[in-house]
Amino acid sequence: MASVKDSFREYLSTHGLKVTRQREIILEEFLSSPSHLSAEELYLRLRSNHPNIGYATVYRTMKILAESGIASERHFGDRQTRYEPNISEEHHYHLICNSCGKIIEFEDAKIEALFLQTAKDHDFTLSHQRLELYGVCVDCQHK
Amino acid sequence: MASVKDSFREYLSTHGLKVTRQREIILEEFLSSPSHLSAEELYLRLRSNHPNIGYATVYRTMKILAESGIASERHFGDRQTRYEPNISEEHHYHLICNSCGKIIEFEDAKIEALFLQTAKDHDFTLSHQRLELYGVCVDCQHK
DNA sequence: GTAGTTGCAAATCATTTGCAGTAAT
DNA sequence: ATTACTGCAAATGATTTGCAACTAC
Repeated sequence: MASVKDSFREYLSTHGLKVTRQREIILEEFLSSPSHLSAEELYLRLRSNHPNIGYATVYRTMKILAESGIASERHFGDRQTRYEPNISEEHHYHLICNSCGKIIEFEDAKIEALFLQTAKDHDFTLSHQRLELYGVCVDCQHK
Repeated sequence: MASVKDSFREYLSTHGLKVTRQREIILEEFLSSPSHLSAEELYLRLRSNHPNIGYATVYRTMKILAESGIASERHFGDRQTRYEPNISEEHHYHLICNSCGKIIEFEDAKIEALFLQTAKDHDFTLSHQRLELYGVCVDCQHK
Protein backbone atom coordinates (compact mmCIF):
# COMPACT_ATOMS: atom_id res chain seq x y z
CA MET A 1 0.00 0.00 0.00
CA ALA A 2 2.44 2.64 -1.20
CA SER A 3 1.39 6.19 -0.35
CA VAL A 4 1.64 8.98 -2.85
CA LYS A 5 4.60 10.31 -0.91
CA ASP A 6 6.35 6.99 -1.21
CA SER A 7 5.82 6.77 -4.92
CA PHE A 8 7.12 10.30 -5.32
CA ARG A 9 10.27 9.38 -3.41
CA GLU A 10 10.66 6.33 -5.55
CA TYR A 11 10.19 8.29 -8.73
CA LEU A 12 12.86 10.73 -7.63
CA SER A 13 15.33 7.99 -6.71
CA THR A 14 14.88 5.98 -9.86
CA HIS A 15 15.36 9.10 -11.95
CA GLY A 16 18.57 10.30 -10.33
CA LEU A 17 16.76 13.15 -8.58
CA LYS A 18 17.06 14.01 -4.95
CA VAL A 19 14.50 13.83 -2.18
CA THR A 20 14.63 17.29 -0.67
CA ARG A 21 12.73 18.95 2.15
CA GLN A 22 11.20 21.42 -0.25
CA ARG A 23 9.86 18.76 -2.58
CA GLU A 24 8.25 16.90 0.29
CA ILE A 25 6.67 20.05 1.66
CA ILE A 26 5.33 21.06 -1.73
CA LEU A 27 3.85 17.63 -2.38
CA GLU A 28 2.20 17.64 1.03
CA GLU A 29 0.70 21.08 0.52
CA PHE A 30 -0.47 20.08 -2.94
CA LEU A 31 -2.22 16.99 -1.62
CA SER A 32 -3.92 18.83 1.20
CA SER A 33 -5.14 21.72 -0.93
CA PRO A 34 -8.21 22.07 -3.08
CA SER A 35 -7.74 20.73 -6.56
CA HIS A 36 -6.99 22.93 -9.58
CA LEU A 37 -4.42 25.11 -7.91
CA SER A 38 -1.90 26.93 -10.03
CA ALA A 39 1.78 26.99 -9.13
CA GLU A 40 1.36 30.56 -8.00
CA GLU A 41 -1.55 29.75 -5.71
CA LEU A 42 0.41 26.91 -4.21
CA TYR A 43 3.37 29.22 -3.68
CA LEU A 44 1.17 31.73 -1.87
CA ARG A 45 -0.26 29.02 0.36
CA LEU A 46 3.19 27.77 1.25
CA ARG A 47 4.50 31.22 1.97
CA SER A 48 2.86 31.56 5.37
CA ASN A 49 4.49 28.47 6.85
CA HIS A 50 7.52 28.25 4.61
CA PRO A 51 8.51 31.75 3.53
CA ASN A 52 11.88 30.46 2.42
CA ILE A 53 10.56 28.28 -0.42
CA GLY A 54 11.02 30.08 -3.71
CA TYR A 55 8.69 30.59 -6.59
CA ALA A 56 10.88 28.70 -9.01
CA THR A 57 11.11 25.70 -6.75
CA VAL A 58 7.34 25.37 -6.74
CA TYR A 59 7.24 25.54 -10.51
CA ARG A 60 10.02 23.01 -10.85
CA THR A 61 8.44 20.63 -8.38
CA MET A 62 5.03 20.78 -10.01
CA LYS A 63 6.63 19.88 -13.31
CA ILE A 64 8.21 16.83 -11.72
CA LEU A 65 4.89 15.85 -10.15
CA ALA A 66 3.27 16.00 -13.58
CA GLU A 67 6.06 13.98 -15.20
CA SER A 68 5.86 11.38 -12.48
CA GLY A 69 2.15 10.94 -13.09
CA ILE A 70 1.17 12.10 -9.61
CA ALA A 71 -0.44 15.27 -10.94
CA SER A 72 -1.97 16.33 -14.22
CA GLU A 73 -1.61 19.71 -15.82
CA ARG A 74 -4.91 21.23 -16.78
CA HIS A 75 -5.88 24.36 -18.65
CA PHE A 76 -9.20 26.00 -18.09
CA GLY A 77 -10.29 29.44 -19.16
CA ASP A 78 -7.45 31.53 -17.81
CA ARG A 79 -3.79 31.74 -18.58
CA GLN A 80 -2.45 29.72 -15.71
CA THR A 81 -1.59 26.06 -15.69
CA ARG A 82 -3.46 24.27 -12.96
CA TYR A 83 -2.66 20.99 -11.30
CA GLU A 84 -4.89 18.20 -10.26
CA PRO A 85 -3.90 15.09 -8.30
CA ASN A 86 -4.28 12.03 -10.51
CA ILE A 87 -5.85 9.68 -8.03
CA SER A 88 -9.12 11.50 -8.14
CA GLU A 89 -9.08 12.03 -11.86
CA GLU A 90 -10.71 8.86 -12.85
CA HIS A 91 -14.31 9.50 -12.07
CA HIS A 92 -14.99 13.16 -11.82
CA TYR A 93 -15.89 15.64 -14.47
CA HIS A 94 -15.86 19.40 -14.84
CA LEU A 95 -18.47 22.02 -15.50
CA ILE A 96 -16.73 25.28 -16.38
CA CYS A 97 -18.17 28.77 -16.65
CA ASN A 98 -17.03 30.56 -19.80
CA SER A 99 -17.55 33.88 -18.15
CA CYS A 100 -16.17 33.79 -14.59
CA GLY A 101 -14.04 30.64 -14.88
CA LYS A 102 -15.77 28.92 -11.99
CA ILE A 103 -15.13 25.18 -11.98
CA ILE A 104 -17.68 22.73 -10.62
CA GLU A 105 -16.74 19.12 -10.17
CA PHE A 106 -19.31 16.42 -10.47
CA GLU A 107 -19.70 12.70 -10.81
CA ASP A 108 -22.38 10.74 -12.58
CA ALA A 109 -22.77 7.00 -12.56
CA LYS A 110 -24.98 7.00 -15.64
CA ILE A 111 -22.46 8.97 -17.64
CA GLU A 112 -19.72 6.67 -16.52
CA ALA A 113 -21.71 3.60 -17.49
CA LEU A 114 -22.16 5.01 -20.97
CA PHE A 115 -18.44 5.63 -21.26
CA LEU A 116 -17.73 2.04 -20.35
CA GLN A 117 -20.26 0.85 -22.88
CA THR A 118 -18.77 3.07 -25.58
CA ALA A 119 -15.30 1.75 -24.87
CA LYS A 120 -16.57 -1.80 -25.05
CA ASP A 121 -18.31 -1.12 -28.36
CA HIS A 122 -14.98 -0.07 -29.81
CA ASP A 123 -13.01 -2.87 -28.14
CA PHE A 124 -11.11 -0.47 -25.95
CA THR A 125 -10.04 -1.12 -22.39
CA LEU A 126 -10.68 2.18 -20.67
CA SER A 127 -7.96 3.70 -18.48
CA HIS A 128 -9.08 7.21 -17.77
CA GLN A 129 -11.36 9.86 -19.12
CA ARG A 130 -11.70 13.59 -19.36
CA LEU A 131 -14.96 15.43 -19.63
CA GLU A 132 -15.43 19.17 -19.62
CA LEU A 133 -18.77 20.85 -20.09
CA TYR A 134 -18.52 24.54 -20.85
CA GLY A 135 -21.28 27.04 -20.42
CA VAL A 136 -22.44 30.02 -18.43
CA CYS A 137 -23.30 29.69 -14.75
CA VAL A 138 -26.45 31.12 -13.13
CA ASP A 139 -24.62 34.05 -11.57
CA CYS A 140 -23.11 35.12 -14.87
CA GLN A 141 -26.39 34.67 -16.72
CA HIS A 142 -27.87 37.44 -14.60
CA LYS A 143 -25.10 39.96 -15.19
CA MET B 1 -27.93 27.21 -44.87
CA ALA B 2 -25.72 29.79 -43.22
CA SER B 3 -22.01 29.35 -43.87
CA VAL B 4 -19.47 29.81 -41.13
CA LYS B 5 -18.55 33.14 -42.70
CA ASP B 6 -22.14 34.26 -42.54
CA SER B 7 -22.53 33.33 -38.93
CA PHE B 8 -19.31 35.17 -38.11
CA ARG B 9 -20.65 38.28 -39.84
CA GLU B 10 -23.87 37.94 -37.96
CA TYR B 11 -22.08 37.49 -34.65
CA LEU B 12 -20.10 40.65 -35.31
CA SER B 13 -23.15 42.70 -36.27
CA THR B 14 -25.28 41.60 -33.37
CA HIS B 15 -22.45 42.42 -30.97
CA GLY B 16 -21.72 45.91 -32.19
CA LEU B 17 -18.49 44.80 -33.82
CA LYS B 18 -17.41 45.58 -37.34
CA VAL B 19 -16.95 43.29 -40.30
CA THR B 20 -13.46 44.15 -41.48
CA ARG B 21 -11.29 42.87 -44.30
CA GLN B 22 -8.74 41.54 -41.82
CA ARG B 23 -11.31 39.56 -39.86
CA GLU B 24 -12.64 37.95 -43.00
CA ILE B 25 -9.16 37.08 -44.22
CA ILE B 26 -8.18 35.60 -40.87
CA LEU B 27 -11.32 33.47 -40.65
CA GLU B 28 -10.77 32.19 -44.17
CA GLU B 29 -7.16 31.26 -43.48
CA PHE B 30 -8.19 29.60 -40.23
CA LEU B 31 -10.81 27.49 -41.96
CA SER B 32 -8.51 26.39 -44.75
CA SER B 33 -5.62 25.48 -42.43
CA PRO B 34 -4.92 22.30 -40.54
CA SER B 35 -6.56 22.19 -37.15
CA HIS B 36 -4.78 23.06 -33.90
CA LEU B 37 -2.92 26.10 -35.17
CA SER B 38 -1.72 28.71 -32.72
CA ALA B 39 -2.26 32.40 -33.29
CA GLU B 40 1.39 32.75 -34.13
CA GLU B 41 1.31 30.00 -36.74
CA LEU B 42 -1.73 31.56 -38.30
CA TYR B 43 0.01 34.91 -38.36
CA LEU B 44 3.01 33.37 -40.12
CA ARG B 45 0.79 31.71 -42.70
CA LEU B 46 -0.99 34.95 -43.40
CA ARG B 47 2.19 36.92 -43.70
CA SER B 48 3.08 35.72 -47.19
CA ASN B 49 -0.14 36.92 -48.79
CA HIS B 50 -1.05 39.63 -46.31
CA PRO B 51 2.12 41.10 -44.83
CA ASN B 52 0.17 44.07 -43.56
CA ILE B 53 -1.94 42.12 -41.06
CA GLY B 54 -0.52 42.57 -37.58
CA TYR B 55 0.19 40.08 -34.89
CA ALA B 56 -2.24 41.66 -32.47
CA THR B 57 -5.06 41.58 -34.98
CA VAL B 58 -4.69 37.83 -35.35
CA TYR B 59 -4.79 37.39 -31.59
CA ARG B 60 -7.79 39.65 -31.25
CA THR B 61 -9.65 37.92 -34.06
CA MET B 62 -8.99 34.45 -32.70
CA LYS B 63 -10.41 35.54 -29.38
CA ILE B 64 -13.57 36.72 -31.10
CA LEU B 65 -13.81 33.44 -33.01
CA ALA B 66 -13.61 31.57 -29.72
CA GLU B 67 -16.19 33.80 -28.07
CA SER B 68 -18.53 33.41 -30.99
CA GLY B 69 -18.29 29.65 -30.72
CA ILE B 70 -16.77 29.21 -34.18
CA ALA B 71 -13.46 28.03 -32.73
CA SER B 72 -12.36 26.38 -29.51
CA GLU B 73 -9.19 27.07 -27.61
CA ARG B 74 -7.12 24.01 -26.88
CA HIS B 75 -4.01 23.42 -24.85
CA PHE B 76 -1.66 20.59 -25.57
CA GLY B 77 1.84 20.06 -24.29
CA ASP B 78 3.37 23.40 -25.15
CA ARG B 79 2.76 26.90 -23.98
CA GLN B 80 0.73 28.14 -26.88
CA THR B 81 -3.02 28.31 -27.17
CA ARG B 82 -4.22 26.43 -30.22
CA TYR B 83 -7.49 26.78 -32.05
CA GLU B 84 -9.79 24.17 -33.44
CA PRO B 85 -12.82 24.88 -35.61
CA ASN B 86 -16.06 23.81 -33.97
CA ILE B 87 -18.09 21.53 -36.12
CA SER B 88 -21.27 22.86 -34.65
CA GLU B 89 -23.76 20.39 -36.09
CA GLU B 90 -22.79 17.28 -34.19
CA HIS B 91 -20.83 16.97 -31.03
CA HIS B 92 -18.06 14.53 -31.56
CA TYR B 93 -16.03 12.90 -28.87
CA HIS B 94 -12.69 11.19 -28.87
CA LEU B 95 -11.52 7.73 -27.94
CA ILE B 96 -7.74 7.78 -27.72
CA CYS B 97 -5.36 4.83 -27.53
CA ASN B 98 -2.70 5.31 -24.88
CA SER B 99 -0.38 3.01 -26.74
CA CYS B 100 -0.50 3.83 -30.45
CA GLY B 101 -2.17 7.22 -30.22
CA LYS B 102 -4.99 6.23 -32.54
CA ILE B 103 -7.93 8.60 -32.29
CA ILE B 104 -11.46 7.40 -32.93
CA GLU B 105 -14.18 9.99 -33.23
CA PHE B 106 -17.66 9.08 -32.16
CA GLU B 107 -21.02 10.56 -31.36
CA ASP B 108 -23.65 9.43 -28.94
CA ALA B 109 -27.08 10.91 -28.47
CA LYS B 110 -27.54 9.32 -25.06
CA ILE B 111 -24.31 10.78 -23.76
CA GLU B 112 -25.23 14.17 -25.09
CA ALA B 113 -28.64 14.03 -23.45
CA LEU B 114 -26.99 13.32 -20.11
CA PHE B 115 -24.67 16.28 -20.58
CA LEU B 116 -27.62 18.56 -21.18
CA GLN B 117 -29.34 17.20 -18.11
CA THR B 118 -26.24 17.70 -15.99
CA ALA B 119 -25.89 21.30 -17.14
CA LYS B 120 -29.52 21.93 -16.33
CA ASP B 121 -29.11 20.43 -12.86
CA HIS B 122 -26.41 22.97 -12.14
CA ASP B 123 -28.24 25.88 -13.78
CA PHE B 124 -25.70 26.17 -16.54
CA THR B 125 -26.46 27.07 -20.12
CA LEU B 126 -24.27 24.71 -22.08
CA SER B 127 -22.13 26.09 -24.89
CA HIS B 128 -19.77 23.31 -25.77
CA GLN B 129 -18.26 20.16 -24.38
CA ARG B 130 -15.13 18.11 -24.57
CA LEU B 131 -14.91 14.41 -23.92
CA GLU B 132 -11.84 12.26 -24.23
CA LEU B 133 -11.84 8.59 -23.31
CA TYR B 134 -8.38 7.10 -22.94
CA GLY B 135 -7.59 3.43 -23.09
CA VAL B 136 -5.93 0.73 -25.13
CA CYS B 137 -7.30 -0.31 -28.51
CA VAL B 138 -7.80 -3.94 -29.61
CA ASP B 139 -4.71 -3.97 -31.78
CA CYS B 140 -2.50 -2.78 -28.97
CA GLN B 141 -4.07 -5.16 -26.46
CA HIS B 142 -2.70 -8.05 -28.49
CA LYS B 143 0.87 -6.78 -28.65
C1' DG C 1 33.35 14.81 -2.76
C1' DT C 2 30.05 14.96 -6.43
C1' DA C 3 25.97 16.01 -8.66
C1' DG C 4 21.67 17.67 -8.20
C1' DT C 5 18.97 21.71 -5.84
C1' DT C 6 17.68 25.98 -4.10
C1' DG C 7 16.44 30.95 -4.07
C1' DC C 8 16.97 34.98 -6.05
C1' DA C 9 16.83 38.05 -9.88
C1' DA C 10 16.96 38.57 -14.53
C1' DA C 11 15.36 36.63 -18.90
C1' DT C 12 11.96 34.64 -21.91
C1' DC C 13 7.92 33.90 -24.40
C1' DA C 14 3.08 34.13 -25.41
C1' DT C 15 -0.31 37.30 -25.16
C1' DT C 16 -2.35 41.95 -24.20
C1' DT C 17 -2.75 46.87 -24.38
C1' DG C 18 -2.16 52.06 -25.28
C1' DC C 19 -2.25 55.01 -28.83
C1' DA C 20 -2.60 57.67 -33.11
C1' DG C 21 -4.15 56.96 -37.50
C1' DT C 22 -7.77 54.42 -40.43
C1' DA C 23 -11.94 52.16 -41.91
C1' DA C 24 -16.68 50.43 -41.21
C1' DT C 25 -21.29 51.86 -39.92
C1' DA D 1 -20.04 61.79 -37.94
C1' DT D 2 -19.36 58.28 -34.86
C1' DT D 3 -17.40 54.35 -33.04
C1' DA D 4 -14.81 50.49 -33.67
C1' DC D 5 -10.45 48.64 -35.70
C1' DT D 6 -5.67 48.29 -37.04
C1' DG D 7 -0.67 48.04 -36.61
C1' DC D 8 3.00 49.09 -34.18
C1' DA D 9 5.71 49.09 -30.12
C1' DA D 10 5.77 48.83 -25.43
C1' DA D 11 3.78 46.45 -21.39
C1' DT D 12 2.24 42.49 -18.94
C1' DG D 13 2.13 38.18 -16.67
C1' DA D 14 3.14 33.35 -16.36
C1' DT D 15 6.90 30.47 -16.53
C1' DT D 16 11.90 29.49 -17.12
C1' DT D 17 16.78 29.98 -16.47
C1' DG D 18 21.69 31.39 -14.96
C1' DC D 19 24.27 31.36 -11.13
C1' DA D 20 26.57 31.00 -6.60
C1' DA D 21 25.65 28.98 -2.36
C1' DC D 22 23.77 24.69 -0.38
C1' DT D 23 22.23 19.84 0.56
C1' DA D 24 21.29 15.00 -0.43
C1' DC D 25 23.64 11.10 -1.70
